Amino acid sequence: MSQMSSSYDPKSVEGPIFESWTKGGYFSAEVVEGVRPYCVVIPPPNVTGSLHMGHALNNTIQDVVVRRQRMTGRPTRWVVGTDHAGIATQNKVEQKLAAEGRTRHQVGRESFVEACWEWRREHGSTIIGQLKAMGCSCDYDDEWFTMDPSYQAAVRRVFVEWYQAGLIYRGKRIINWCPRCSTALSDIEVEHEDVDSHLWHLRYPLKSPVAGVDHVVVATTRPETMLGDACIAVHPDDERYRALVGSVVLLPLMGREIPIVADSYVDPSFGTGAVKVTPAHDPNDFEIGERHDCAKINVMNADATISNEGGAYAGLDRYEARKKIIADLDAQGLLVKTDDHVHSVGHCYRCHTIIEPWLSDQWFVDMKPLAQPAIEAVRDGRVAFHPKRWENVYFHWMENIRDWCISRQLWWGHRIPVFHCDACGEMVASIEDVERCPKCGSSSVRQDEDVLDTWFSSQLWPFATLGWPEPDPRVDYYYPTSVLSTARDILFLWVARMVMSGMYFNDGKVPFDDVIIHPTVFNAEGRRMSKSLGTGVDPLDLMEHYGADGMRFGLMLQVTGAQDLKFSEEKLLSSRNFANKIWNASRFVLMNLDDYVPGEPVAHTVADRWILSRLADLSTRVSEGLDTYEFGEVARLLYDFFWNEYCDWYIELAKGRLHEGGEARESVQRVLVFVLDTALRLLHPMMPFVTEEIWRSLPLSAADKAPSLMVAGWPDAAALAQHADEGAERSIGRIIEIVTGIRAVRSRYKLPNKALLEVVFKTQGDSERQWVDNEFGQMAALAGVSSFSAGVDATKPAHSATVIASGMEVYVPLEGLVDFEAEARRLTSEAQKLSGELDKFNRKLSNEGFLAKASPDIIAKDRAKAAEVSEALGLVQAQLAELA
RNA sequence: GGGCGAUUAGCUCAGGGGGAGAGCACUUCCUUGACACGGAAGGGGUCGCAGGUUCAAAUCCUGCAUCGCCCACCA
Repeated sequence: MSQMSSSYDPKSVEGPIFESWTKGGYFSAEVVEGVRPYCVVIPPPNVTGSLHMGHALNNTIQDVVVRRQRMTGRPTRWVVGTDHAGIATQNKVEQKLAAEGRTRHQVGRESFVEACWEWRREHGSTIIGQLKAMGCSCDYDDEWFTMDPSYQAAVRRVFVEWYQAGLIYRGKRIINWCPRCSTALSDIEVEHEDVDSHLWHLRYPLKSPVAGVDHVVVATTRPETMLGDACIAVHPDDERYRALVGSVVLLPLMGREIPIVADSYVDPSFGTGAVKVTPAHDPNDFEIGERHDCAKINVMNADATISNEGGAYAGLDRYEARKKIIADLDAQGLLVKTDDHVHSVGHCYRCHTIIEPWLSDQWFVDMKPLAQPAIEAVRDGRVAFHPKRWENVYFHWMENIRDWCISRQLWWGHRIPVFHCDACGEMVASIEDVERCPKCGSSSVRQDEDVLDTWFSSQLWPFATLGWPEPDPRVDYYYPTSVLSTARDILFLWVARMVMSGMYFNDGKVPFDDVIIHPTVFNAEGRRMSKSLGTGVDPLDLMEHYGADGMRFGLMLQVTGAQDLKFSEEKLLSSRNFANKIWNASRFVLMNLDDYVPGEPVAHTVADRWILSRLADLSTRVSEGLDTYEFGEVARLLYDFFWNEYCDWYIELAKGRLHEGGEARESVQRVLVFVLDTALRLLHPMMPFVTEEIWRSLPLSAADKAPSLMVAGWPDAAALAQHADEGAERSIGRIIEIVTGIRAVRSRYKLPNKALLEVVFKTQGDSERQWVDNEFGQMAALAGVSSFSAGVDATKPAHSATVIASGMEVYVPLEGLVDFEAEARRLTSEAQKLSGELDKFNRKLSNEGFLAKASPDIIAKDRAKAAEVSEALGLVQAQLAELA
């Protein structure tokens, strides 16, 4: 705290503090033999990305757990880096070229890839800088990129091993094709959306009538695919069509003869019960086509225009072709009807273009054998999801897993390490580039043109970033990593695949013990935050307004077990104010330490015992809350303790003892410093900057000191537990009740703040009188009380208001200012409230079922409460009688 | 078609079988030597609806409604 300004200024603090962390080398960890490390790998943001709210939330969560673990003294490492993001990056670079009026095909593959690297060099570290601004304590000296040479080696190793194990194969299949990105996509990269469309009923004439029937009507949502129809399918048991099976239909517009086949896939209740089958353009039709040995006629080009197989429609865009085909069929009287129909249409997750199911040669991973051990790992708890319910989502997907299409027709990415021999047709997967065919020796060998799905490389992140497959001691030391925190939308794309590949390549060891699925951040209207829709909030702006700590703490306050988070900026405002509160409370403590000598805190007063007891409780609950990833709960605990207990009560009462000097001053200084020190440690993971800045100014004994709060010790809850003190908590609770009651009188009767009060306690026994004498005196100033007396036989002074707290009457003389009617009204409403409560208790306590079945301690508690309420009611009624 | 989540104060949300909570907003008072990004005192809720279990339900169970997600090869 170099300057003692009365408000915390994040901008002047964050830069220098971060720099000092970097200089101190606290972000890196050393291998310490025999000590289990803590390791987290960051979900690598896309190189094309800049920080959005999801990142802000996710990386705050990771930094909180990482900083906490680092403070416990474990070697702690947070691996950072970026993802090459195949499609996203390629799109960016293509856009750049387009602005210059060029296409990637014009510049060629080699130059295009070079342009991608160039793009990464220019923009790739933007997001890393933003993580630093947030205060994230990643190991920035060891930054990874999924296209690093060593990472490429890992990818090739994985591909080749899986290929050789028969888990990777090539096949001609219906895949999801994005005509704009011009690449295949995996099933989970397709986003389905309901679209208002039509179900067109088309009449297909029979070549020759059968049993008086001369046509069959089919229903379709994609009429343009009819150009590639290979047969008509009906259900074998469908009486309507039984006679037609085996006969031939003349495909309209194309004039092709196609058969009617029977296949049990067909649902007789849908549409007309007759399905046009287009094996090259629909996965189900593909299967039917296989069963009936039909031709697979591909009527579409890669850009979704109609191919040369499409006769007169060749060259038309798919939707123009649709219109024209409908019109032409209508003109020929073959359009029977057009029904409105809502159906689900797949869109590209990168560019939102409608995808086309398309027949092409692609590479696949056989997932079932990989999924089985990964299911078991979650089943038996080796990998635990938080919240637990996500396990079911994981199981459902894993148990129904389908093969993964991993080839992409892009240029930016890991090129598939398979070499084709043009001479003999041999195909070989190899870690090293292949110059000559190992089979025939020919040199006419070329590498496969396709690159791998970006997620193929991302799935290796937890071990490729530790140096695998090279023999690297870090793999043995840091793998498995400790926790993975991520958004739910990449549970399948990334998390599940990391478990599968991680186990496969690390002797069955899972890649992480815990998975945190954090809530998705939505805006105030409950809409997804999106830059393009302008519905987002920029974390950089938020840090500008609230400081990095304010943003972080404000986010932590909002993290609960829910699956959505409607972002509330007010929480950030509270958090900024909280940082300021911490700053000023600390400033107050430091201002009163000029004569301070560090030393152990010793509780001298009940207040000391109380705050230490509360601190012990806080410490336990914060550690437990972080262990179970209950960030919202932890943030609230810290906020309540620091503001409502330490500031509002302990510091306020400390003021008197500080002024008193001598031993009183020394003892309260010790406790003030000790509690502040511990609280700052507990707060540090969530608010690293402000806590570090203050902590460095604290005069601590050599044993407690460290070069940085980042590497200072995490409070030991077990050691602090010795301060637990129920008696002190009860006692201070009572005092708070009394002080608050007296303040309420002051407020109600508009007594000037400066008016010092002389109050009288009517106690119920000598021990209570003694308690008032001993304890209340220390806190009298908080109520503006200058003097007080207490006694069993105390009498109420004339013109005084009465406070009833904890079964005691406290009389506050008002010098004739009492508005008796107001006081009577107040007492009347108080009496009503109390008698209502009393009724409830009495009903409960006279219920035989309750007395027979409720646990004894509940009954005892309720009896005590009832007695208390009854007593208070009696006192209030006595007051009322007096006023009447 | 399956599954999941949400429904509590004006707003954002905690809580979770035994006297309804926080932050913000609101009302009144207070620039007192830590802090007006502050202090003090207040007002405000039949905890979505209907059943059920229980001595006791905002809390557990069942159904329903509304909103939102996810999965699924209904042409």
